[in-house]
Amino acid sequence: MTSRENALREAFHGAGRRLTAQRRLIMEVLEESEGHLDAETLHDRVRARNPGISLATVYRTLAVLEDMGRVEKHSLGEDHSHYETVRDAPHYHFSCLGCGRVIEFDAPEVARVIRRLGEQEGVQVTEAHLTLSGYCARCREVRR
Amino acid sequence: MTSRENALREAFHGAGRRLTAQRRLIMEVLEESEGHLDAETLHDRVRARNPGISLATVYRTLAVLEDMGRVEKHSLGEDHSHYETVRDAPHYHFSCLGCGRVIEFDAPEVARVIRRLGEQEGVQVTEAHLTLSGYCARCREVRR
DNA sequence: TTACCTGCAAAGGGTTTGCACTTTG
DNA sequence: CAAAGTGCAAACCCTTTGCAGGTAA
Repeated sequence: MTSRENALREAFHGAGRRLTAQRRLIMEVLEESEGHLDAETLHDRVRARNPGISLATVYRTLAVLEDMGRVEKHSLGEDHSHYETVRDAPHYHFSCLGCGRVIEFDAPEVARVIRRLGEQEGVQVTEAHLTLSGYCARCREVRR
Repeated sequence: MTSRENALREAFHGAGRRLTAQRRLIMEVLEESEGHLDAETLHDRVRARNPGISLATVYRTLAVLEDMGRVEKHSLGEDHSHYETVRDAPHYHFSCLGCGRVIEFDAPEVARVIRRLGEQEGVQVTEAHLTLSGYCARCREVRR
């Protein structure tokens, strides 16, 4: 048993949950992938290695992981959600309306906005999404 | 016929569409409301004045208005969308996870982020959503 | 052993659509 | 009058859930 797996087990156990083969695999695929998977794509990739896993389990696991703070759910303007593992630096998304490509970027300015909102309105911000959309360089070219 | 209504008619006509009683009313209610209506709430308010209007027409009209650039659709983290008329200043949203209250705010910093992304990645941004969530002053109190 | 977890299939909830009828321009 | 719009109900799609059978701890 790798220490990596042990840490994962601890994380689940600490949250009063169990580490199952399905959950381990889902977490693995999520971490390998470059973020922004939707549930169906994730399900497909997971099934490629373990055909038995159901879409329901994928959704349930995503909910658990979100609850544990290990996964974030994003609404990128489509009719379904995208998921990605939580990393250190907060980051945001641009999605191309032409080809669907997603570009990640950081924006330290957002922290300032959050601070100001807290001061002015007394709110406590727990989540921040900055989602831009438009056309990537390639698609701008095509549209011309 | 007011000049206001005339302008609305022009707007529809210019887009190759017709101004109907339903569309006029839906637009009216949207403009009177303080933004962020979901389709069902909008439908309710519209039906209060014209009971015959269907939810399908509300959705179809919202799509048309969005297409005309007069309405924006927002994903505020819930399982359904919210709509509001487009106003001059761009603005963003904080929504309270406790009570659902939505606070609007401006954030000039976003323009800078967009400019930078354009320079660095060559993208053209056509839409920007900054959506914060957390707890408003009142709900923070309760949770303590 | 016993909670917890899974797969399956069915149900949910928001949104869209086919169709016959009505209305706008 | 032709094209566009509407109401209704059914269809859709993503997501959630009830249940009976597994499985981690």
